[in-house]
Amino acid sequence: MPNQINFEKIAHQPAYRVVSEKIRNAIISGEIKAGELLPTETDLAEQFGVTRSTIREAIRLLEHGGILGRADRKRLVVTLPKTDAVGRSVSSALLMHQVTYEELWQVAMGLEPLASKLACTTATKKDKQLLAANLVRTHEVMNDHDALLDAEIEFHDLLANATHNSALLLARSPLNELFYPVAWGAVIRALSPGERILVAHQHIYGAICENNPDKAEEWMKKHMLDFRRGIELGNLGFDQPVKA
Amino acid sequence: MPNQINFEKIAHQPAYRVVSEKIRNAIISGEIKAGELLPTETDLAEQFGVTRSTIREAIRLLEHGGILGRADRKRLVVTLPKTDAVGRSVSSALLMHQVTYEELWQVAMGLEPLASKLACTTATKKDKQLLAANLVRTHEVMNDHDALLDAEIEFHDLLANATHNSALLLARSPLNELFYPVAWGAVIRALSPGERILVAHQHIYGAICENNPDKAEEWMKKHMLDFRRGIELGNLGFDQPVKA
DNA sequence: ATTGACCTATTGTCGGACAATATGTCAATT
DNA sequence: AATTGACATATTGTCCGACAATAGGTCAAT
Repeated sequence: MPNQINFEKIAHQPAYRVVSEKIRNAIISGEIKAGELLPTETDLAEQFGVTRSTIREAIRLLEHGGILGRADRKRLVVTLPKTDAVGRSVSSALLMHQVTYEELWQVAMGLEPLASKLACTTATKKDKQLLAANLVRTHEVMNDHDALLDAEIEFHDLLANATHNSALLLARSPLNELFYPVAWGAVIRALSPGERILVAHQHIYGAICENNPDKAEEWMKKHMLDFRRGIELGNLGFDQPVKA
Repeated sequence: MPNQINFEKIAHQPAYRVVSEKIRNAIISGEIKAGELLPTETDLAEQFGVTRSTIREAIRLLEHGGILGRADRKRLVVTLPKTDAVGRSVSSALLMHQVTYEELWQVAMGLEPLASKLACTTATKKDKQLLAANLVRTHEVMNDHDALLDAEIEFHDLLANATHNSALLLARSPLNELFYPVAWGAVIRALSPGERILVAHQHIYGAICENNPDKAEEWMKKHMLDFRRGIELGNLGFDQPVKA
């Protein structure tokens, strides 16, 4: 049947979503600034002309994105979302899509050397101090698999933070959520590559202190290639879905 | 006052969060598979031994992450989260952090050439067809700013999809949410670079069809550099926060 | 094969209720 | 002065019960 008139389907958003959007807009437009308290649920309910239950559902919607947090465990407060606030959503999504080690590694190869390079010009003294402290700790726990993994994750996190690029931090969240904790964890348990990890980190740190972006980038690439070889040597199934 | 005994603060998660976690676990562990219907709210309330209101709040928490969707506008269904499901959270976070054009561009330089390269070996016939169709459309709307922007966004999206790498798709979401729609949109309105865009896209598409990863990567880098120059030429403030 | 009438299940929204807990105030104690 | 205790208040977390709107199914009528 050609030549029919087509009406666009009407939207009708439920009230809790409308309210949620309104609050979200008020927040990102700066009308309510980060750190300020949100009105109480009863107040909001009055202002919007809906019940408290509806308000609460709207709030839950935002809470998950990290732009609302709890000040003192009671009142809600507007917060600058930490980069790992979207973490849960991201990891759920990736796990359900059966992301493979290889896919995560590809992203890591795209972002981590970049982070290294950028950090050379953006790292503050404080950033460098934190990295230095991390190196010391890494050296100390070299043979404790769990602690070593923690230190490894922290190093890459500190490095990314040193770029002071929030877009990069967000893009990196799949790495923080799955690549390091799960994939790299498997390598560490299989191969105990503490020595190689520390050497790579030291060179990267050194390059940052010397303000040598190319060197920082190169050593991070080597570091990532090490990981890949680890997966292969350990026979861990580079093309297998990451689980847990 | 030294030497005090320090107890760790007790956790006490509210019920709606506990429920939300339980459902989430059931989903990512595969106990409930994507596409299946969730029990009705009343059923869930009975099973968990809480009220419907609590169940609803728990559901809202998950709904935002995209792992729950509406089948037919009534019943809830477990869904494979699309990569843009986290989009709202991501863009809120970036806007609140006052992300700059430059920061977004840096991420784009890290990910888009990578996507081009990868797509060469992973793109299916279907992917290539879609890209080809996009090129035709781009040619047609070359002088319509809005339509051109849409086509540009679609091209990069199709390209990323052609990698079939879900981690990359997620990492790219800041680009989809802000870099292209806002930043690139400004360039297009200022400079009308339709011709340059089309040429770059054509070369990238050609490289993919020839299965030439290096060429694909190089042309995407050129494409991104073009964008940077566009921002500078248009005097749009490369280091300014992206707004709206 | 479409339309219409009807019933049912389920969600969206409402309103009110109460317990637990932070917060604030003020007096009493040391 | 600083801590403690008693008390009132505000706010959240959770419960209960209710009802309108609507998507889905069934079945008869056209």
